[in-house]
Amino acid sequence: MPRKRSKYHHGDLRAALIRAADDLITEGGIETFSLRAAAQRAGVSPAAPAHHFGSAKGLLTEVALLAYERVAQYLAEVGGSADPVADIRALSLAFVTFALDHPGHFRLMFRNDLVNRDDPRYPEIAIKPGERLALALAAYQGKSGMDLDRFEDAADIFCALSTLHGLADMVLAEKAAPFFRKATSRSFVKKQLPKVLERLYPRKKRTRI
Amino acid sequence: MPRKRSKYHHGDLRAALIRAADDLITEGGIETFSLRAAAQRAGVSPAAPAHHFGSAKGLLTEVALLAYERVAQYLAEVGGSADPVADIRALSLAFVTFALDHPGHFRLMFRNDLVNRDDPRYPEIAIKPGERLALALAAYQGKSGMDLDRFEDAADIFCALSTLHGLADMVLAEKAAPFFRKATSRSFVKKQLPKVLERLYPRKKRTRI
DNA sequence: CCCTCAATCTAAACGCCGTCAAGATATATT
DNA sequence: AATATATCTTGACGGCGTTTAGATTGAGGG
Repeated sequence: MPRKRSKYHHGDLRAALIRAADDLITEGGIETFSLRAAAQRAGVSPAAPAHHFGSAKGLLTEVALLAYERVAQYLAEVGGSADPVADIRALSLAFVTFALDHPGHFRLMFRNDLVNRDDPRYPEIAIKPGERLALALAAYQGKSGMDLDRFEDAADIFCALSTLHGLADMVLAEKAAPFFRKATSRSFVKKQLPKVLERLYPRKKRTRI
Repeated sequence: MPRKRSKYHHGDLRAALIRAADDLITEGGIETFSLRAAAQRAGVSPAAPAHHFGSAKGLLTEVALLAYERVAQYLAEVGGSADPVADIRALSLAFVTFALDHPGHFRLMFRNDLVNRDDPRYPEIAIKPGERLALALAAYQGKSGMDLDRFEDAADIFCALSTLHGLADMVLAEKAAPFFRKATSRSFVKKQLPKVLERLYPRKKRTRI
């Protein structure tokens, strides 16, 4: 459809605004985004988004939901091999890599002041990365699956996910520097993080302490 | 000193503004804070803070530095026993408890857009919680200390710190609910988290996978 | 085919925000 | 006492999200 077939009807403004917001966040993080900037990029007035999304939070919720799907894509591109150890490491690395590739989106996903957590689509989309990791963790632990009703399983998954989130968030916040000599966050993820993950998920059984 | 000895001289505006900002963040998180609100609470005009802190970032940097010291206080109140296992668990619990008690400050500490990371006081203050945890982790691992020049030590500390940060951030973001049946974040930290930490830092040696 | 009507977007305004420039005032210095 | 400096106010600017009223467009029913 045409980009603008008339002054008062964009054509597909809803999708255009989501794309504009997504691009803004990609380019400069959440602090670059503003509802007016997204509207301007879509070629409409500042008040136009309100009709489609209600508020800035509504638009950012769409962007966040897309971001969760993007995480799932990152995780879908690795793992699935016959080697559970390699799988869990690769998944972990992919998770942090997503954060490094899309820092604005990664941070947005944890900004409950900017994202509507009551959106009915949220629970099933947001849980998918956790489910993917749970399967890999079960295989790593030599189990056939995880049961969230078992406290031990839930605790292990939650801890593993928290560690990955923490690693990513620490790297993005430039909090890794005191512990590793590194130039950039990217070099850390490429060079040091794989070795860290080897230590976190060792191949050989070893006593824990 | 008097709260206001004259119209144009507050007396100790700098401290009053820091306190006002700290209180605002305590009451309603970072989204409640504004430079104008802090100024109003201190009883001065919106432009007054500029002279003492340059910008909102300058004021928030002071609040963030205070928050790091508060984390250190939380960590100082536990541990130090003859039981390394109990210590590392208690420290971990204290860390997450701080996040739950001061969610606004916890989040502020990771907002590099709001805090001046180039402040000369930052490195030595921000590293202290990590150092405290490093000692406890060394004891837990049966070592006398940690050497950040050893990659294995740096990796272990960074992972442990990332896990704690991740746990806290996940809890604050209400991301623990899918994994645990719980009413509030507070009840999770009180009831389930100690058991999670027992699993994370077991007393008996066991094979890791 | 036209006419009505609902959907869509604009224009203008409101009250916030952080920040800057200029001016007023109080304290410190000489 | 006179001057200088530090401190705070006033007023303004541009940007923000959002609201209200109005203009325009596309669609469906006679």
